[in-house]
Amino acid sequence: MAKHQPRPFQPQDHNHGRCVQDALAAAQALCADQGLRLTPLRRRVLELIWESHKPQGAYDLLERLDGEETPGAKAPPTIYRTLEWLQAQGFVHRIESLNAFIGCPVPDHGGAEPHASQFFICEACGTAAELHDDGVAAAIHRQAKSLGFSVADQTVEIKGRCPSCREAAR
Amino acid sequence: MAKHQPRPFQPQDHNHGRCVQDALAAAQALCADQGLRLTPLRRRVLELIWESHKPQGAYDLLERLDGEETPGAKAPPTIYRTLEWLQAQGFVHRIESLNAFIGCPVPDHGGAEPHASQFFICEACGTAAELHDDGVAAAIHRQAKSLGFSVADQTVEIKGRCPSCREAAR
DNA sequence: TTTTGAATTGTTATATTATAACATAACACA
DNA sequence: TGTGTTATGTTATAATATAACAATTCAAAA
Repeated sequence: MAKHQPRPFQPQDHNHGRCVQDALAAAQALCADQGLRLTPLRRRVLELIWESHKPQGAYDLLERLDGEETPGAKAPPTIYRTLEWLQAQGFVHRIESLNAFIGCPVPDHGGAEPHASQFFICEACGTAAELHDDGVAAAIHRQAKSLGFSVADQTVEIKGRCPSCREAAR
Repeated sequence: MAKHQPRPFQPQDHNHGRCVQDALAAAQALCADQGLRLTPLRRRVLELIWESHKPQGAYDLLERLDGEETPGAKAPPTIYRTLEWLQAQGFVHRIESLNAFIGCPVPDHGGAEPHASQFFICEACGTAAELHDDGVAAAIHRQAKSLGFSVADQTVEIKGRCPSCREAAR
């Protein structure tokens, strides 16, 4: 079966159900494969994150989680722990400059190690796109090498205007 | 007069007084030049930031500021406002992934517009180095262009081990 | 099947980071 | 010397995140 190809900055009217479906299916498959437990809570939080392509704050997610599902009001540790686990599996990423979280369209990208991503974030509509450009990563590694610095983790977050918002602004 | 050339990841025993002196002199010169007010508070905070090459948290700075100088205990807005101004002038940068602030060695780098920096941050000793590599910036712009995305601001923060700490680990 | 140890989730409290709103003081220039 | 602007002080609170311990659920051994 042909895989749905996630593309950055899709039109607003794209079939978003497809994005969600694919993300959940990928997570489910990966967990089954590796004996990880995608519990109802974890699944639900992943679903909430995927309700849009905009990074979501932990407390926003918590609020949406609360009042639904199981009875009690959820407390912050619930959401932070769940996000931590989702990040560890590579299902979501944290956007440092926004204190927010977004779903990863390619959780299985580079095997077990976290992949080097670049995030392009529209300041107008809030949408973020994850890219994996070898050129950027290579330029960074080149610099690191010349410094004698060994890279463990890259944070690359670019703010600006997405194509739709640029168009809308004209 | 030959300008002191700030270099990334200098040995621990470098003449750090020189770094501080240069940073303060540059700030002073820039302010004089542009009619900006480098008040005692602003000057002092810049000095505190430059006490090391490690990014500092706002509350750490506040605590150090407090108990010295003018009588009263300082409150958070004092430090945040001051940092905001220092950032606006390009005298300090914020490290998003650490919620911390570091002095800029080249505040006048690119005229008025903020320059595109890359930060290399040692997870062992906390030291951070600011670089300005056209290769990295170019790779990012290349990607942006292919997306139709217009870049307003770049956050590039690389975590890993600095040369000294790698050496020490052997 | 029952036990048992580990993983997950719940709960309470608190730490850390940051800003809003308004009062006072200092300064710059008419 | 006044007068508007910029800077700083102060109080309160918002927003983000974690520590510590209790209760529950789960899976696999006994």
